[in-house]
Amino acid sequence: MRKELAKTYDPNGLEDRLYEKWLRGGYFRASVNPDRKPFTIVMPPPNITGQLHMGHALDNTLQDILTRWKRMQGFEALWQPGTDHAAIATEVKVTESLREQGIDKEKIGREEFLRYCWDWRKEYGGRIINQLHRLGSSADWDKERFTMDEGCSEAVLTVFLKLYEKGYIYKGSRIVNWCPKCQTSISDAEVEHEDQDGFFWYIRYPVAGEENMFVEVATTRPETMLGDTAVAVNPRDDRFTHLIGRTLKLPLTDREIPVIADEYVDMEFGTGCVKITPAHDPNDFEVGKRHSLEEICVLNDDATMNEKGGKYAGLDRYEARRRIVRDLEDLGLLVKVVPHSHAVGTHDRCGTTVEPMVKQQWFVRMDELAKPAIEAVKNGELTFVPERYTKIYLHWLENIHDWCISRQLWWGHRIPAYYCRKCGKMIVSRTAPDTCPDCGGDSFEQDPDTLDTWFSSALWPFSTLGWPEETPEYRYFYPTDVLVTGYDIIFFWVIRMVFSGYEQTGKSPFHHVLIHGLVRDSQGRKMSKSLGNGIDPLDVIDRYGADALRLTLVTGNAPGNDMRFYWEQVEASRNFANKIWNASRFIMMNLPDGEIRTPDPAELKPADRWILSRINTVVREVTENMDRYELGIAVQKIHDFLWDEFCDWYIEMAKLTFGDESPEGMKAKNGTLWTLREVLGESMKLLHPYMPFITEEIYCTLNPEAETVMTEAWPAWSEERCFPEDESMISAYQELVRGIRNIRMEMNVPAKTKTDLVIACKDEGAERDFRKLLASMGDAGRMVSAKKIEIAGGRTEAEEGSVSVVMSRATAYIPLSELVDREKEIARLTDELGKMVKEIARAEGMLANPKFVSKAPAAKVEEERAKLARYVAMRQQIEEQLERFK
RNA sequence: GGAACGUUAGCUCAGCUGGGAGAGCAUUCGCUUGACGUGUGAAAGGUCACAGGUUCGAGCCCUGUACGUUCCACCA
Repeated sequence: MRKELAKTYDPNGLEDRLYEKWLRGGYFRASVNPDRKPFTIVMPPPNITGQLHMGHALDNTLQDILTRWKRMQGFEALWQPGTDHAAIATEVKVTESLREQGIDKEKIGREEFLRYCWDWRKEYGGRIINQLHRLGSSADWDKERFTMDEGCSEAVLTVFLKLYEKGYIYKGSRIVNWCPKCQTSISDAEVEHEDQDGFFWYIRYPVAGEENMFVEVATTRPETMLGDTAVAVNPRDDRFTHLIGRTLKLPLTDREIPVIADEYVDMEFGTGCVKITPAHDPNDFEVGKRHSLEEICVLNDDATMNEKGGKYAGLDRYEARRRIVRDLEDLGLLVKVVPHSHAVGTHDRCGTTVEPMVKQQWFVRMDELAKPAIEAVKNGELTFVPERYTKIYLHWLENIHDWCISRQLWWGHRIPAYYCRKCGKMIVSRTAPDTCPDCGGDSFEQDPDTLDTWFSSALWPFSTLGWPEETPEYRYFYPTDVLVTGYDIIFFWVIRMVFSGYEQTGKSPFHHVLIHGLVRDSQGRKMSKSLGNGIDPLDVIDRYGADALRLTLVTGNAPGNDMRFYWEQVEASRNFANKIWNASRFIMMNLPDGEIRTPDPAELKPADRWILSRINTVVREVTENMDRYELGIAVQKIHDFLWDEFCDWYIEMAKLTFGDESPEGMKAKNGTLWTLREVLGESMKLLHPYMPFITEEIYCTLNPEAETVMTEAWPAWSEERCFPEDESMISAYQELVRGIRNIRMEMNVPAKTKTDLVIACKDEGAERDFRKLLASMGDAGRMVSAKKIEIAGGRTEAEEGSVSVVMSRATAYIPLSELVDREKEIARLTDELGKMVKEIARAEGMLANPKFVSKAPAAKVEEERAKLARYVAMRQQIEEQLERFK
């Protein structure tokens, strides 16, 4: 029994049911299969704290499209999913939730706190995965991983030990970015620079042993002066050479500091004298190293002044600043205050102004590791789509600093370093050592720090496949094919995966990186919690369906570009879904219960062959564009084909034959029904990666024997489905229909008024084609509101009292004398003639240009010649029409 | 201070290796034509930011300018 589609398209009733079906059917699963080529994408692991937002929706839609497409192309397609432990985000969330319960993190201690974190993960970690289900994501959920699961942790440990042994990981006292709110160090990538309005304070430092002799420095951060250990001038600056080597009295303290010479000082800027605070400024830190200056840290971890701050101890950094400025003023040492805008580093998670501080931290030495990652894009092993992102990638890598990987957090992979409680010796090892090789002590304490979240995500493409074990999955699916992600995490993630991949596996972890932009609100603003302008993808799905959301996210968007979100566009997408739903319903209504005989192409009607020929081209275009990751163009092609050509033309043409019950008509009808079903089925396959739910429902209803469209073969272009003659015949028909509709509109002919129509053909070929065409059309007059269509060769008496439509191969007459307004007709025809004359002039001009004829490609020249001939013919016909009215 | 991207119809954006400017939405005028008014037929709307250059030919390539967006950057 034939199945039927529901009367109305209701995505909600559909999508959950079909997703369940897919899960049950196990279609998302991929496994090692020597008979197929693998295709692999690793999902950027969403944070366990995360809620699905538009960025995820876009990112995962793109991955799902590629995965579904490759699966249909016969690849063993693995989309490897998982979640990220999101060190800071989770720690902050759990801490907050504990605080709400009146529990203090510090009091319960590390072990207990971690138990809460794991509980939290158990409770909420799956939430975002369930939300991804609603999008239709065809990831292999059985393989879901977590950055802190056993295997991934093993990978982290292995990598850490390897890098340490190679000397690429070291512990050192260096200046790092410190977040006073989160109380942890962060990497350079996590610092956002924003311009802030501040001041330049000009301060005098008295020269020791002199009355009224000062050095004037300018600073944006007066409070750090308590940690000054020198003032630097440029050695070539004549103004100050006499001061080099002298000693200054550091105001507000009892310390004395030297004047040193260093090239770093810009003579043109400020006063030409720079206060040097090695413990609180990255540049000063370098200067301090060069001159062996003391590093005096004057801040506590929460950015209050410490005991080195003297009377300012305990004050917040900004309060200390105010007091210090006031005190300097009282001492007469403040020269002036000038407004000054400068870049301030803030923590990208909490927005707190970052404090550069000298700390004992763990670092990854980057110079050697960066090399293969740079080489990879230069030799083409790794490519970015769009290509412009290679530049950004390279620029960052070529200027990379060592990566601070230690975090003063509890939630994360703990650093495998142990300290002897007796002598303090540090031992880096997989497990706690038994005895200290130096002192024989047997008690050790593990380093309290954990690793940057990105340390584990850097290993994601191979750790999820079982590495460091040489698992069959790792051997088969690695390296992965394409990584899909937003440009905002190239530095955090993509780069670190690439150098980790080369270092650990000797290969780039993926061949291509497909970069997408941000989904912004309708005014082009970033969607953010604070602005409250975010749109919840789940809300969109509830209202319009996942298919509509997915289509919206890929339509009209080029790789790497930002896009704006409009509800109107979702509506348009839903309308498209509704359109194909109804078209399918109509087709199925007309399909017979029994078999449809597969017709020979020769017995098909021109319209049937035309649409087969057209979809054949669309198949090629869609595939080509998908090969280039131009998903927006690809889906546009399918959309336009289905709506304009298939629904608005082909189905309408098909209807013309449905009424014909003659034996011949029945035979033609079989061919048309077969074609309708064939083309609809192929279209659903093409559209499936983009709109998986509706295409599944339609396809399976259309082909009751099919289990799912997911595993059907991707359509292939075929030489046998090229019918250029039918294409040109149908475009002549379209020219006729459009022409008649236009003129009826222009002449205000009511739709109900049926007229006769005479087509006067220009030559025998045209006459033959039109006869053949109309003979195949059944009720051919329907689309042009004609009672009767007559085909004439050459001139016809129908001209009398007619309005005419001049086409390239014929002129059509509507013999309705009451329509004819002589003046109006002359005006209209004159207008047409003018257009034609212009076109002819253009073509003639080009062809008269010897350089064009000699230099342009022959095909192009030929094309212009053909056009010219056509225009000349049309001009002649129009002139003939005009004659009639003279 | 560098760099990238953008500037195309009223709005939002496509436009592949250069060969007669497109879509969606909005607008105007028609249509209960056997699936769809979430539809259908038609119309109007663009010196492709500006100025040069290359070319037989430029929205597309090159140079510069203006405006906008974003990224990077240790001028205290």
